[in-house]
Amino acid sequence: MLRAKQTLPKKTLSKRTLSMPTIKDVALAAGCSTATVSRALANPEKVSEATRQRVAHAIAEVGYVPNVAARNLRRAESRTIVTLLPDISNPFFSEIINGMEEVAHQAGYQVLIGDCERDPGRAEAYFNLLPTNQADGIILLTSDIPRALVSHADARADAPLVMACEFFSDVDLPTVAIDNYQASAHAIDYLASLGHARIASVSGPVGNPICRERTRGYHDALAARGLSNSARVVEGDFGFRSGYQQGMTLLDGMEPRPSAIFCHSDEMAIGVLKAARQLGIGVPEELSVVGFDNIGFSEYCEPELTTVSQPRHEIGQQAMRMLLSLLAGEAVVRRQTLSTQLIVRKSTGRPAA
Amino acid sequence: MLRAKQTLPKKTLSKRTLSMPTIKDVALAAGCSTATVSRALANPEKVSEATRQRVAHAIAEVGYVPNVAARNLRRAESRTIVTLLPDISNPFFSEIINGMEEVAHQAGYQVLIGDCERDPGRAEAYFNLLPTNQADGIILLTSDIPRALVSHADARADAPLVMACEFFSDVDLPTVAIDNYQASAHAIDYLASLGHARIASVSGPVGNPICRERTRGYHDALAARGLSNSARVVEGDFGFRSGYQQGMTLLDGMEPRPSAIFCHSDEMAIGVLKAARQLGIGVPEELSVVGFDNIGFSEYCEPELTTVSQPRHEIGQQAMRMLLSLLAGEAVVRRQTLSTQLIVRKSTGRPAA
DNA sequence: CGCCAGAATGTAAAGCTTTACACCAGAGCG
DNA sequence: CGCTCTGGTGTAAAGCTTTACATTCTGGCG
Repeated sequence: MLRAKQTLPKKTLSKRTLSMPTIKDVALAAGCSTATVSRALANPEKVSEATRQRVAHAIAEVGYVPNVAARNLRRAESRTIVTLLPDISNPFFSEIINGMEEVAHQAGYQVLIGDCERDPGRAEAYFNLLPTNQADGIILLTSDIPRALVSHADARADAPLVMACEFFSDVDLPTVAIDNYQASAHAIDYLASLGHARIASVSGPVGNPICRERTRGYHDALAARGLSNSARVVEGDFGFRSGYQQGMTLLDGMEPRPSAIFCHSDEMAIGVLKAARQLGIGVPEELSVVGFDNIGFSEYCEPELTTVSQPRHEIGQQAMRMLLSLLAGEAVVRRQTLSTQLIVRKSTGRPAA
Repeated sequence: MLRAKQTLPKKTLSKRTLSMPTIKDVALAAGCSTATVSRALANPEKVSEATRQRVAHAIAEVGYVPNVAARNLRRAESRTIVTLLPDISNPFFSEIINGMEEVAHQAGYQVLIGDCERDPGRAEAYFNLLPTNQADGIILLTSDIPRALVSHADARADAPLVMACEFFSDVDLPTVAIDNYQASAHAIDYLASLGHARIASVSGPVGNPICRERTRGYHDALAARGLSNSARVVEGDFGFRSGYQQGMTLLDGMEPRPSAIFCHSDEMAIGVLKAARQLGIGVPEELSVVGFDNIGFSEYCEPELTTVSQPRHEIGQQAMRMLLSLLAGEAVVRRQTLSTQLIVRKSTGRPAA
C-alpha cells in the first residue's frame, strides 16, 4: 500500500518529517532574541508584558514545544525521579506509586520505576543515573540494596535520597514511614484482648529492619501480657507461597498449635489461610489470622482478612514531596511517621474454648 | 552535625561536587581527538586496535562516563520506551512489564510506565513525549485512549507504536496478543463438556475489542453446542467489586440460575466466588467459575481458580522486540498470536444433578 | 543637565556529544 | 612513478536551550 513518498532520498526522516520548530523560530516570529523567548517562558516577570504577549502568540503560531533534552542538558537536571522497589508485581506498591506520581507530575517531574527484583546489580544501575543527571533523585521502597550505594549519603544532608516504608538500621536517610513497632504491638494487643494466648508470627525477611521492628513490637506486646513464653516467629518472604509453607509449619507441626497468627504481609496471611483450609482448621473459630498492608485481595479472600492498613497513597505523596523539597534545597523534616489502622474483618475472633 | 564545608561560597554544588570528566578529558588523556574517543565507543571497528586500547585506558583512568543527555540530544533519541496501561495496580500487567524491561534493558533502553488510570488526558501527555524525542516509542496495553492519538499511525507503517494484549477495531497497529476468540471458546467448550447447560459470562467493558472477541467466542461455542438460548452476558470492569456485584446479579436474581460463569478476568471471578459464598452457593458443586489471566492470587483463593493463562512474560518480551525492530527500521510481523492455556483447578466441576 | 538605577533586551558562550567532511599516509596497481 | 583507494584520524559544526554579561534606554533625582 506504500503511498507516494517512495521517491525519498534514502530512509531518513522516519521521525520528524518536518523538524520541529525551535526557540529560534519563535524568536524570529516574535521579533526578539532567543534569550527573551527563553525568559518569557522560564521567568515571565523579567519580560515586559507586551513582549510576553508577542512571544505567546509566536509560540502558538509556529507550534513550538521546548526540547526537553536540550533544556535538561543545559540545566544539568532530568526532572526524573527513580523509585526503587523490590518487586513491581506486589500490589502493595502500586498505590504508593500512584501517590508519588500525583505530586511528581504536578511539579513537572517524571517517575521512573526501578524494579530490583532481588538483583542488587539493578539497584546499582539505577543509582548510576544520579551522577550523570539522568535522574535527579531516588525514592527507596526497599532496604534490600548494596549498602555501599547509600552509606555515604547520610553525611551529605542534602543527598537526593528518601526512603519510604522501609529504613536502614545504620544509615540515616530522610524517611516517611509508619511506626512498625506500634502497629505490630497494636495488632498483637488486639489478638490478646480477644483472649488469644498462643500467638505466632510469620515475619518477613529477618534481615529487614521493618520486620525487626514489627517483631520487636510483637515480643513486647506479648511480654506486656505475660505471654512471652508462647512466642514463636518464623520467617517468610512476604509472598503467598512462603505464607502457605510457614502456615503449614506452624499449624501442622506444632503442639500446642497457635490460636492466632500475625503475618507481616497480606499475601503471607492469605497463604496461611490456605494452609489452615487444607488442614481443616476453621478460621476464625479455631484460628485467627492478621495480615499487614490491606491490599485489594484482603477483602475478597475467605474469610475476609483482618489487617493493618497503611496510608499508602499518602506515603507516596509525602515521600515525593520530601524529595522535591530536598532538591529545592529546602529544609525537611527528616522523619515523618504516618498512622496505621487495624481493619477488623472476618479472619479474627475469640479463640475456641 | 554539619561538618566542615560550612565555609562554602553560597549554596552552589549541591550536585557534582567535582564536575564529571567529559569526553574532552578522555581525549586529552588518550592523546587523540574527541571524535576518536566517540568513535572508539560507538563504532570500535572504525578505530585502530592501538587507539582503542589507549582510549579504554584513558576512560578508566579519568573515570569517564558518557553524558546521556548530550548524546540523546545530538542523536535525537531518548532510549526510552513508554508503556501505557490502564491501571498499574492490576497485577496482570506486572509480569508483562517485567518481560518488556528484560529485553529493553538488554538493548540499552529504559521503560517508562505510564499509568492512564482512566484519565484520557494522561495518555495524550505521554504521546506528546514522542515528537519531542523524550520517548522513542510506545507500547499500548490498553485500547482505552482517545482514538485521535493513534488514528493516523497505521498509515505510517513504521510509527513506533505497538499494541500488546489489546487491539483497536478500526486502527491496524502491530500487535502481539492471544487469540481471545479461541481462548474464550475453549473455556466455554470445557464447561459444556462437563455438562453445563446454563453458562453465563461476566464480560469486561463491552466497548473493549478483546472483550467483544471473547464474547463472540462465548456465543459461538454455545451455539455449537446448541446452548445459545441460555446465553447471558453481563458487564464488569475487570475489578473485584464489579465481579462481586455482577455475580450477585447473576446468582441472586436469575431463574433458573446459571450453573457456570465465565469471567473476563480473575479479579472478577474472585468477586463472583465471594458472591457465591455469600449466597451459600457451593463452588464447584453448585456453580463452576472460570477466570482469565492466571494472576498470582488465583492459586490462593477458595476454591483455587480455574482460569485461562496468558504467556504474560512472553507477551511483554515480544512486544518490546517488535517495537525495537520497528525503531531499527526492520520489517516486522505485524500480528503475533501467542497461545493460551486453560488451567484447571478447583473452581470447576460437573454440574449438580 | 548629568548621573545613576533599574528594567528590558541582545550577544554569545556553555553544556557534551556525534558526525559530516577534510585530511593524510600507506598500499596496491597500472 | 603516479594514481586511486582505504583506513585512521582531526576539525568543527550541529543539536537546542539557558544564562552570564553587555548593552540600551528610561525615568528620577540631585
